[in-house]
Amino acid sequence: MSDETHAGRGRRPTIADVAQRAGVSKGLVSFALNDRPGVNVATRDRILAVAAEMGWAPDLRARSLSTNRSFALGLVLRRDTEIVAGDPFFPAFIAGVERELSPAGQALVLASVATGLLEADTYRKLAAERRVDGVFLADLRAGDERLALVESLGLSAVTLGHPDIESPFPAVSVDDVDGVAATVTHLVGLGHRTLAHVAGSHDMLHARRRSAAFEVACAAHGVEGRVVETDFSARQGGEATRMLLAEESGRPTAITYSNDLMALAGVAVAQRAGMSVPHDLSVSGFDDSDIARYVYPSLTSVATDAVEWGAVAARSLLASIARVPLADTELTPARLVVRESTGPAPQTHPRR
Amino acid sequence: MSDETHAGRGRRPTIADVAQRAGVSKGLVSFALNDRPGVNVATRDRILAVAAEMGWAPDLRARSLSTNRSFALGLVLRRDTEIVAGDPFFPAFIAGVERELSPAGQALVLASVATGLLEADTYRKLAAERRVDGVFLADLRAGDERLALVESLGLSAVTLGHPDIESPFPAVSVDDVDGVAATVTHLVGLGHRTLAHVAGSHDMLHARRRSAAFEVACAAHGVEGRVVETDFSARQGGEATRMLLAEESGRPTAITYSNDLMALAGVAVAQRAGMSVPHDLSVSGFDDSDIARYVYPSLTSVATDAVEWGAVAARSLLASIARVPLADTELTPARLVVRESTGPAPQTHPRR
DNA sequence: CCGGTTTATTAAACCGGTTCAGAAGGCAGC
DNA sequence: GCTGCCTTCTGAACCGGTTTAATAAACCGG
Repeated sequence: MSDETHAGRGRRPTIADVAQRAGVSKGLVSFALNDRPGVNVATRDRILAVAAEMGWAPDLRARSLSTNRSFALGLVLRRDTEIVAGDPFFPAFIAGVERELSPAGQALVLASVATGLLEADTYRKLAAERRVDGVFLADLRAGDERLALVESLGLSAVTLGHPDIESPFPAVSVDDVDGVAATVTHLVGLGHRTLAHVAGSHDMLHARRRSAAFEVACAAHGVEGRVVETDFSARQGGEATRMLLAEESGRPTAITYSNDLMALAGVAVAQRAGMSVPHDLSVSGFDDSDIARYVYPSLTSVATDAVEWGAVAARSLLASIARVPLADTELTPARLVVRESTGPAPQTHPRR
Repeated sequence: MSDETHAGRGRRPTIADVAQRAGVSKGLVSFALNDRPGVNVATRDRILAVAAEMGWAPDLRARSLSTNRSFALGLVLRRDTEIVAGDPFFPAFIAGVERELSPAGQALVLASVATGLLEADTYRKLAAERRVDGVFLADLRAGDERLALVESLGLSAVTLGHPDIESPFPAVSVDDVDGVAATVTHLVGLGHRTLAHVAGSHDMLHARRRSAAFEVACAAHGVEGRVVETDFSARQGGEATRMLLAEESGRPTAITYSNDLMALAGVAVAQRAGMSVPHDLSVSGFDDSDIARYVYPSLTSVATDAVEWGAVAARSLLASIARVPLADTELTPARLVVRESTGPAPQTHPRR
């Protein structure tokens, strides 16, 4: 006689059940729950008590439909799996986002897309289905088309870093120029005169800016500083290092990398070539991931607080969705953390 | 005269607009879209054409409300930020999940919770709000209370690995026993007679099983094999190594770690103590993260295909939600990847 | 004790889909 | 021509909330 589906014994209470039990109308329950003015305090308390007693919580689907909001924020990851996996940034960023979203009753919808072609479709789909109220725009690119796209889709957004074009969205940024400059200053102070920077893909603004900051800092100190572009992967970080160290003349005595993963691969390449870090070659990373502290030699790196970044970005996006006008936010700048992988420049020739 | 909010010019078309334009009723549009039987082929094509022309896509919120499904799956991460960040497993797993979910019109809702106390509440909230149709249960623990909780909440689920208790949910597992056994065999074959395993927290079943497999394998080979428990972090991986290497007698000549992060920290500790890897100490990791290939010495590790795991888990969960009865799935077992960090045992005493 | 304002509450419309009972039309068989 | 059965399509109810217009009750100064 009983139906075959009875998952979770008994139908869940709806707002109508609560209203009936409390002897009021549906509307009043709704008012009480969203504590609107114009509800008698005693009534309100009674309604809330009944709701709590019945274990009722508003169904998000119904709420979404009537309020035309999704109570969810989206993050689209475009990087290749390999690179996302090695990069500690996103997990930390997400943890920070979550810290804000969870108490605000919002959820994070994650979409990861392998090839760049589908990226726009992913945003379109998120918007068409009304799956999210806003999105985080990470890994900004030059003249990023996503800004116009996301705006035309009617989504709110916040950018991680400043776009290089006019943007309708608030930006939350961490200035990494100082960190890069500090690294160069640190290395020059150690006697290095020929530096190199292994950058991430110049399609990405932050990689580009780090490269530019590196070149500016080198020029300011009057030292040579060349840049090699990679895709951010350990593989290419290693290859770039191999290439740099193979130079007959003008071989760098210090290499800065745009992330820790590449820096570690760089250290490995140097060691494999018989060099000692930092004796023959100084190396510095970026992001200051946990592992940087625990390798040998421990890795000099530039630290950014990704968790905080996520939290602030989430707050900004929520405010933006709530139509609170918002200025751009600058977080505490990235700072250099000196460890063992950087040391005095070798005297004459890097190899004994 | 025009209102101040006109984000996305013009109201989006609803199913009623499509119906009117196609000269049919709402219901028929719905039927056509979900290609139900009983719709004239010509009519169906016309409806679809009109819908496409108007750029209409069903509003997920409305769909969710009427079908009582959320079209979203949840993943709750409980680990500390530090550990999640260093671990390549989740990003890869998520990429695999996404590969299946996206074409199926489903989304992934991510929740990360810092302290264990709130974990149950997170599942409860996900269920109470009807935010997701099912969840992935990762990092299973002994007698995991989440199984009963999630079932009582009426959610579907799939477990990553086999629980140690009766489970109402399908399991998708990768057997890592073979990989661990292969590692021990490999090391014993290299002449090692005193091994150690630096395990993750024994609260987690997979850490526990790897430890057990290690002990069984050592016993089978008649060699000594001790286990040290950690929390999976690089810090504790390093500390465990320090402790093991400080032993006066019975110091291991080979250490296997339950993840690559700890293994790297272990290598660093050994090198810092003046030992050479693999000359004085052999080291192996677990997960075969990208970086394992690119460090020096490159890291022997046990590889599991996390992307595939995610994809299969997602498929299973979707099937489970669709009430398709499902057997447990075993993926291709973890396999040992031998690299430079393991070598012949030192002759007499591990140090020179 | 009355008109007017404020406060508390209700009933009903609405959000945008899905679903179901039944109507309309076409066709076969008797 | 009537009955019965498909196939195709419509209209309305429904999912569970929010929101608004209308109403009832209380208050208040004169």
